[in-house]
Amino acid sequence: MYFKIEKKLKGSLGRVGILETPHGVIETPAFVAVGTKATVKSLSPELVRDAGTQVVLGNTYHLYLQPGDEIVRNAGGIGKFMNWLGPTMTDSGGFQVFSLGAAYGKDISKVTKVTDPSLMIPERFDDSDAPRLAKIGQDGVSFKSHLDGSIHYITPEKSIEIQHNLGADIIFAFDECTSPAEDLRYQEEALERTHCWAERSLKEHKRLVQENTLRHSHSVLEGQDRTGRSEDFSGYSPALFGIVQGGREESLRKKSAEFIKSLDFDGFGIGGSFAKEDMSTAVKWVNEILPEEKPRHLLGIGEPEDLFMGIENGVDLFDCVLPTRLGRNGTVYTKTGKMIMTNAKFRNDFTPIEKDCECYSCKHYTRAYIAHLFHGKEMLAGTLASTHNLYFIVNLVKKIRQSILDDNFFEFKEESLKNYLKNS
RNA sequence: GCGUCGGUGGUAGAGUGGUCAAUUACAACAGACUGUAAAUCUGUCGGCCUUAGGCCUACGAAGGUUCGAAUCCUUCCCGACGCA
Repeated sequence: MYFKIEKKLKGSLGRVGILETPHGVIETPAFVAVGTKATVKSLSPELVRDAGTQVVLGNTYHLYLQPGDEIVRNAGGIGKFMNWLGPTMTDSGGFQVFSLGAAYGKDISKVTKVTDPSLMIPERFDDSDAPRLAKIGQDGVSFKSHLDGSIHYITPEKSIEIQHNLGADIIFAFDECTSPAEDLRYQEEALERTHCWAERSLKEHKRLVQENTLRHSHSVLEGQDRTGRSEDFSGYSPALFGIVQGGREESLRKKSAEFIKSLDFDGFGIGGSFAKEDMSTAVKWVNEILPEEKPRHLLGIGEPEDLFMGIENGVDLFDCVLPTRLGRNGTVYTKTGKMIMTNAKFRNDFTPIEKDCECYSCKHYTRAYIAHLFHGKEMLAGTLASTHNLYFIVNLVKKIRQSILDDNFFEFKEESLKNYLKNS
């Protein structure tokens, strides 16, 4: 992997860059489509590509459980398996420590609504019996499969091994995404663990890369790969991103950025569950510390206003489930805010979702038709809405990128957000 | 014509003397969703008053029994089935 900054955004941490991977170039900042189970839900790779997507992110935990990372490896890696020819990434399963752990069955999400974090009562004192599918142990995390109840113990080494089998171009260190409801003492403890896991992830990664390199030189000497696998993994050497955590606490965020920076990662992820208004400060604290020449990925974030914020604060990559989840659930993005397609007013509206939108859905279908599909619970509904949403977000990031190149980022930001947020 | 069973809110369908403005499902309407346990979830869903609560109109129609009726009785109307 090779990363180059092409232009910086004056007066901020923002930049435009090029990220080269074995499967192609990513022009950054870029929005990464989430394809957890080696599929961007409801979309064919052609639709994903035509939406302008440059890179797809799969998930270690999900693919390990089903179909199993060995199968993905035998298929020739996640990209080949799912017929996505471009760059790929995999998340480490660290987010599932949160979503299946502290957040399981609770009203806590990636971005919390609570304005005053002091109102968030640390729950760990009275909910020790609360059901969780993920429990943190000494060495790693035990997951109870939501598919069949079986128990799986994921360590940093295991996560990296799985990710090497999945074969993406960029992989992530195993981390613990903490709940914002945890107290400071726990945040410190969790951060220590994430840092320790970062070192172990890196160590295992280097070991596997070395192993692959050795195998590669052997197979070159012998003329061919004799493993019988459909794809030759020898020489496979993905980029590994370390993940910065630290919650909303400035000292912890900075400490984490300093520590992760000190390790030999190829790039960085910024993780955590935030209160919305804490996000920009946290990102800024971190990116002021992280080395400029390496790419940064803001994990799981992707509302339009977040994208402007992140890019201005030096984020190069974003991924988020919202375009596809909102789409499947009937909400679409527009320049003037979100629209719920099942609303009665669209039943007889024969205009496209957005009249000047160039996406496949807007070029061929009306609001009335898409509303009809949703009311009729037809599969195409989610596909058409997701197609539009992915196009909308991917292209928003592309336009932001262009605005930096054109020296009008701040004008573009102000104009866009004024229109987007005016109805909310 | 006789007999049997049945007619409940937009629909289907519970309830069979008070705890019933009426379980539930669907539909309808509105909302939520940020490294995907998610094609999911939540709320409203007779009318009126500002929520707690209160008032009114309601279980085919009209009478009646009862302190009290969607629930019991009578007649009528409608439907299904059986026998003529």
